[in-house]
Amino acid sequence: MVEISSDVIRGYNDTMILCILMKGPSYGYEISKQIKTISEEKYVIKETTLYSAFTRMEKNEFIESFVADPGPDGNGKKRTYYRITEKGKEYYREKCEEWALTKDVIEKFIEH
Amino acid sequence: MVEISSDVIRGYNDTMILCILMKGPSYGYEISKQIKTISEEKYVIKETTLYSAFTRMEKNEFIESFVADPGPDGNGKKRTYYRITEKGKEYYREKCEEWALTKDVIEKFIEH
DNA sequence: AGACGTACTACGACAGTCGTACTATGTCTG
DNA sequence: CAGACATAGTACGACTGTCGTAGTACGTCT
Repeated sequence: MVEISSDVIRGYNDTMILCILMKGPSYGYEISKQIKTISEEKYVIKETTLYSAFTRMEKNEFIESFVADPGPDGNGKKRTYYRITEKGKEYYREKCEEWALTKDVIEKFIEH
Repeated sequence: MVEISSDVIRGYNDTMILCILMKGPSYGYEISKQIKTISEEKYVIKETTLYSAFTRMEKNEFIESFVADPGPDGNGKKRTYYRITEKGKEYYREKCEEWALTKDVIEKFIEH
């Protein structure tokens, strides 16, 4: 079975995370499960990759963090939630535009 | 104007090079010009990226090198040509399959 | 003679990902 | 009530591919 290599997805881990945060704040563990679900189990982000993306994106002001107790339905421990900023939304939209271009370029080199 | 970031294309530089070598042996300078042309000037591979890809892929036995004089029409110096191996062709085809999968995954996270 | 195109090579820096390991609480099951 | 499993992370060092910068050297054109 064909596996997705990290070097390919590399430029889009941040975009995936931001995509999920576009729908509302979330936290690490939940985001990783969502990425798995949305990708139909085809891609699982590594924990270390995920959390280092948070650090990087918070530094870049694409996201903001806040600590909160688990929700009313919530089980588990306290979590660090992340919220996308305006700057983050803009970055996400740029990445979506870039994707269209990138896709076109790569496809010219792919055997169909 | 939207620029393609290297982190995105990263996993596909090797594939692009191999794509060109699928049509027959070629050498660095020529390959870089072809990538530019095929991508309709949208992507230009950096020299250092290109030549380090050659080293890596030769080590992995995806390509073989041989030195030759410029062709009959040829101008310029002696060149190091590269030829794709069977292993390289297989790798190229795998990458093409992987691409289909990767594209599908990423598009689930892209705003259309 | 000098500029420009061709065809590279060398080297060190950097960023993002990954492997491994560890912590710690909550919940479920026998 | 003990142990397994899920939740929710943190720490740290290694690795790989890309990039910036610089330099070499030959050929061709004006």
